[in-house]
Amino acid sequence: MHDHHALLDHVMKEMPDDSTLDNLTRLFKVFGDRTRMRILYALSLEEMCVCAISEYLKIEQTAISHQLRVLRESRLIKSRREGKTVYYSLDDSHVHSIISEGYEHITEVH
Amino acid sequence: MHDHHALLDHVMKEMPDDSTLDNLTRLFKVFGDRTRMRILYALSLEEMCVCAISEYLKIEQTAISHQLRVLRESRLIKSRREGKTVYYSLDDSHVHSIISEGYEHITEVH
DNA sequence: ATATAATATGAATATCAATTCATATGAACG
DNA sequence: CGTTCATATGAATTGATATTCATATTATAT
Repeated sequence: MHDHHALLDHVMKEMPDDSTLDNLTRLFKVFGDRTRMRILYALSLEEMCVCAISEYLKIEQTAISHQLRVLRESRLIKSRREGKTVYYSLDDSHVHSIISEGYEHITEVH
Repeated sequence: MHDHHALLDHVMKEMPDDSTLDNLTRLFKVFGDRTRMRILYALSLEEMCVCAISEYLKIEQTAISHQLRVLRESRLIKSRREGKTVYYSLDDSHVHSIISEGYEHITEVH
């Protein structure tokens, strides 16, 4: 293996700490699932209750509930209860901007 | 289950098509891995060869190579060969902006 | 109090993706 | 041309995570 002293010194100094990188990774992992991405996109258009999401995406209610918990724990969505129904909506402006940046990347012509 | 006609009509009209959503998901999945996130961050600081990345992250060369391929296929990094050595660097300005948006989210106080 | 509707949750299963292992390729050099 | 170094790749294994299944919770209505 050849030498990389100078290079690695610089990188080591500038890299964020492990916990920051892990938090970043955890966040993007949440966007990296087909079901969650669809839920997020739908909620960016309308506040929706669990069974509306389930009906629209044609995915079982319990699978949706599990994913809503993941999204809630990442503080990307929030819920409010109205009687038996629980309504979900986006809880963060970054959802829009993160998705838009991603969208720009995938639609870029090369 | 109660009724959601009007709501779902609107969501259906505005949602991007399946392939767009799948491409978005695929992209964010790439950011959602500890090893790849570290590689991307390091490459955002310096152009690096495979063995420098491997040495720095203390991860076997072959695992790094596999992940570099994933990153290349997502058009997030590019490579150039110089003799036996292959140097990698970022291939897209969106890497910076996507990571920054994520960073803002995780550092936000609630 | 019981029944029903909407949602949530724990555990088991199924699916998918990262790492490892073995080996191949490509380049420089004697 | 054989050896060494840097990197890449296919297949096997391991590890992680999404979905399903069974069931619990919460609220409303009769």
